[in-house]
Amino acid sequence: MDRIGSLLSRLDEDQRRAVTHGEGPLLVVAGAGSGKTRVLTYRIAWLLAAGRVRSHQIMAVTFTNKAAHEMRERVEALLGQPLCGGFVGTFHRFALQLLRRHPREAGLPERFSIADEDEQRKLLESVYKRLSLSTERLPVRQARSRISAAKNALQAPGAWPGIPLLADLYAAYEEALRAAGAVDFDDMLLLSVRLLEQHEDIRKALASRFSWMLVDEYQDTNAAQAQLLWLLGGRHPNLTAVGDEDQSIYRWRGADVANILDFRHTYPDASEVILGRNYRSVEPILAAAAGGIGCNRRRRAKHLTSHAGPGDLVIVFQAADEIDEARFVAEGIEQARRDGAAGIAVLYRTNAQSRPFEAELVRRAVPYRVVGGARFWERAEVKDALAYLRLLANPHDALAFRRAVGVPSRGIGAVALEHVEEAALASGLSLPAAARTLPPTLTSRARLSFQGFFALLDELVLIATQATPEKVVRELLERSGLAAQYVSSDEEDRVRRDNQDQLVAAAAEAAERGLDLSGFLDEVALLTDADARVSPDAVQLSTLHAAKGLEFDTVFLVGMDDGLLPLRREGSDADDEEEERRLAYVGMTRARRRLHLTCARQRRVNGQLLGGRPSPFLFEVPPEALDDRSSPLRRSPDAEPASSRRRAYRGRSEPRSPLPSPLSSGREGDSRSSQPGPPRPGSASAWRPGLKVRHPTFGTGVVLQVQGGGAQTRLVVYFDRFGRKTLIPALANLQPV
DNA sequence: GCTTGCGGTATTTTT
DNA sequence: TACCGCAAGC
Repeated sequence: MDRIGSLLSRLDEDQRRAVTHGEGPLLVVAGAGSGKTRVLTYRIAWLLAAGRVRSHQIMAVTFTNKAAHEMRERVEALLGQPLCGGFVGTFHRFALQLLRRHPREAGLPERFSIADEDEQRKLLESVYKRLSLSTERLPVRQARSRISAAKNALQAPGAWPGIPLLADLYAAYEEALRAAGAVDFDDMLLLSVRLLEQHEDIRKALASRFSWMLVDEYQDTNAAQAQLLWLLGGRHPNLTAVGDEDQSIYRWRGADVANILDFRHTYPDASEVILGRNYRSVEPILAAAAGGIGCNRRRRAKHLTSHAGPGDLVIVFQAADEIDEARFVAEGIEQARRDGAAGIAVLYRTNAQSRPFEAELVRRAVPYRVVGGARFWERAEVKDALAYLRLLANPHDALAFRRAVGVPSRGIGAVALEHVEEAALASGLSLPAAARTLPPTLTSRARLSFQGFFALLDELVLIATQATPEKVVRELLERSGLAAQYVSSDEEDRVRRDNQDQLVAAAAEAAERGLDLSGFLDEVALLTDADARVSPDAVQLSTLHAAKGLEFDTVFLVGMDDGLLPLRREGSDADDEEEERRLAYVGMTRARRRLHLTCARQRRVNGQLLGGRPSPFLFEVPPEALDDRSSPLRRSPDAEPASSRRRAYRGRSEPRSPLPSPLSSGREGDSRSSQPGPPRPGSASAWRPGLKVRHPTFGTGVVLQVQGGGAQTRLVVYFDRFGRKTLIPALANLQPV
């Protein structure tokens, strides 16, 4: 009882209410910095300590492996003992375990592999070819994400409303995927749902086993995940869902805010606790964040009160360009380091934005870490080796076979593989099995190559049965010739060798934890870069997405340019804009003590010059929370006077509706209408991709690209009726619409 | 049949 | 700016 008492004494009133909730569904709406993780971990600890629940009954689900590890650690620390039985992990891990346990019932082979995104694309490409479809109507990438979205929404190929092309693609892709002996990422959830729907015995067994479910980041659940929970818990589940619709940033991956907004509709007897005290950010930061997110409409009207005390204003800075921005940020970082800030982060919308900051930090010898930059598990040399491993674990893995057989190059090319493919189709064998039969259509050279390859594989299989995983990987690298590919002393090869060594180490480490080969591979497939450990004194460079759930003393939210932070591409709609605003909100609320918001007057994005207008989100921040540091000294020569820029921030926000309520919907209109008048010919910054324009001859169109700057600016415009044209706005009479 | 070089195109976010 | 696909040489 002492333990319980001391647990509860560390909580505020609302937190305590959530933690000590009894049976039945509970929704905890946890605003940023309100102690969400604390509630979740304390609740688990409380349920166990109070003797209400046994640990093997608990299923705690998070979105990242890292969050899962943390949760487990924290609960164990609270309890003072390890958490046994039960499940703590991601949705995908849960689903994969389920499928591994019941492959036949899920309609899968005993051993199946997991296709990554690359492989999905390759598979789709082959499907395109087989159906003799052109990628012009639908690029492969798009098709992939449409299919992914369908799966996350639990739609079967046949159920596709009225788009035969996609439905065919989807169906053929499924066929190819299964023929390759693989499932993709989305299948884990989809097939698990189907499995539970079709096998009542399995569903019942699971449901009674995991009778206490806790879900973190509930706002990011998609239809498949929600359905999974529903199947396990039924109408009156002991389900604790914790989330915040304001931090829902995975719509593009199928996440549906409706899951959290309509929670009480799904579970009518659900209790609801709103955690409204923010313990993280000082007042101006919270005010800035609240001002922005208040403009969203799809949310509960709620507000966070600051319990972190007063603090410095939010610093705003408009740089001349991205180099200048990086310089400003680096100076700020050095200052923060001198001040002893615990945790500094630079957050941006897209990965590509990290470069200038890296360059500047390298120059100043400031240690930093890029999250999600060069992803270890996506490196070619790592994937090559993994392909071999996959073949050892699953000899019928067609995708791994395709990859492995070609590296290092053995004289087996597209043609030879095509012959094998035909043989496989004719015989019903898997691709690797068909290759083993050495189809007569192969040239004798190819035949020899295949023989050599399979001899190698057999050797390795033999080793795998007797040696440690570490040894297997090492032998594999040596005997296959993968290691020999990178022997030179240049940096590139050195890095690749290094990565291969790291893979050996990873295998050894997995073995220590008792994982076998296929367990290791599963883990690798589920692993992401976000799971890497954080070194505390290094500055963290990260996308906004990857920063969710973290906090830092000092945060630089950079690239707040119109079109970049509300990232706008063709087809972006109002819901997308709201999601972008949530991203900005997530970024701002990562900061404990100091927040900096920066934008640039011009910016090179992919070698192209972009934009020039500050993000509309900057104008949504209450001016009294801001401290504009844009210095006249830093301005490029053609910049407007500082005073007018200052007015741009302060003045622009004045005509805002005084209503603080989310109902003041004039907002979007506001940000649009606050655009400056027609772009002047020659002012590069006024033109940006996505801008709708009218030309006296070509009619209306949309700007695709902005090239060059000043009077040399050229625009690539796509006209509705005339297609793609390159124009010089200084000469062409082009008007924004 | 494989490697090399060129030109065109494209990038949001990730379990 | 970086990658990929495609075409021509070996």
